Amino acid sequence: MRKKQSTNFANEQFLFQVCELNSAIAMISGRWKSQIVYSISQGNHRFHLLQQELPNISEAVLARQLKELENHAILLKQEIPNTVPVGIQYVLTNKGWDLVPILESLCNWGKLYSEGKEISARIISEI
Amino acid sequence: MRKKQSTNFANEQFLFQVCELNSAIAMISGRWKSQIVYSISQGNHRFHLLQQELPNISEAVLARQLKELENHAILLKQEIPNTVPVGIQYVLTNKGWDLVPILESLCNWGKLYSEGKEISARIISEI
DNA sequence: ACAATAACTAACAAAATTGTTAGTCTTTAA
DNA sequence: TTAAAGACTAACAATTTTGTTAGTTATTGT
Repeated sequence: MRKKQSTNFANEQFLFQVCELNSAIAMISGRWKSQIVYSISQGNHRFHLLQQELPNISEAVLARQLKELENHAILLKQEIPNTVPVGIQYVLTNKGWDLVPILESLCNWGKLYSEGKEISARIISEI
Repeated sequence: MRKKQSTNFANEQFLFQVCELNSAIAMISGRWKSQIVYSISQGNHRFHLLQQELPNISEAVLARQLKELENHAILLKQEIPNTVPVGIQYVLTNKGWDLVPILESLCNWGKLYSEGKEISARIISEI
């Protein structure tokens, strides 16, 4: 449970109010989260399909991350009509879909420099 | 200190190997990190200027986040020539600069939906 | 001589996140 | 009737991250 009187919480709130960038990053920065979003965008809508894609995740952890993504309206849970027992699927909202190209650009950024693109900086002499 | 034999560590490594997306997010997802990068990109190159921008951060925490960003080659530390005592400045590398527009798009994504853009999802009936 | 500024570091404590274990419920297949 | 699949939940433990406290070093202003 989050302690609302902690410095940690207060600092998080401060950053959220400085810029939406910070809340955006908070929404996607949990372990497994962005990979779950990407995997759903690729068509893995069912709980057990996500488990197959992420073989090291436990059911409890997957359920928790899905719920947090749902709380942030990045995805939602739907019952699949006319299924017995009722099937559940996870689909991205428009908010979730809008995130996908941003995740792709982050991925490309990471790839570029892990593949050895040269890293340097200008020397700035003036204060 | 990181425990290399933990499940937590193993899962992180697994995700890093699945896609660079996950390592990219790990690099920017610490508290204060993306705000520090943005603030440096706006010209706040000095330790004390960053402290002014982030009045709730402690010196120890700022130093730690800067060191982690430096370890990921997003920024680097430079001595300012001909200063007594020697001045230190933090500058973004090209890798860091490439991140800035991505952070901006994350920021816009967050803003759009916090300002009330409608959130919805298609109903997918087929498995 | 003394305090102040700039830029840190190490050790520790508090809090948050992640992972584990042991359950639940419903339905279908053997 | 018993087991298995699918989709969970709650409580707890392990680990990691964040924040706190108390230092350091070098130089300048008073």
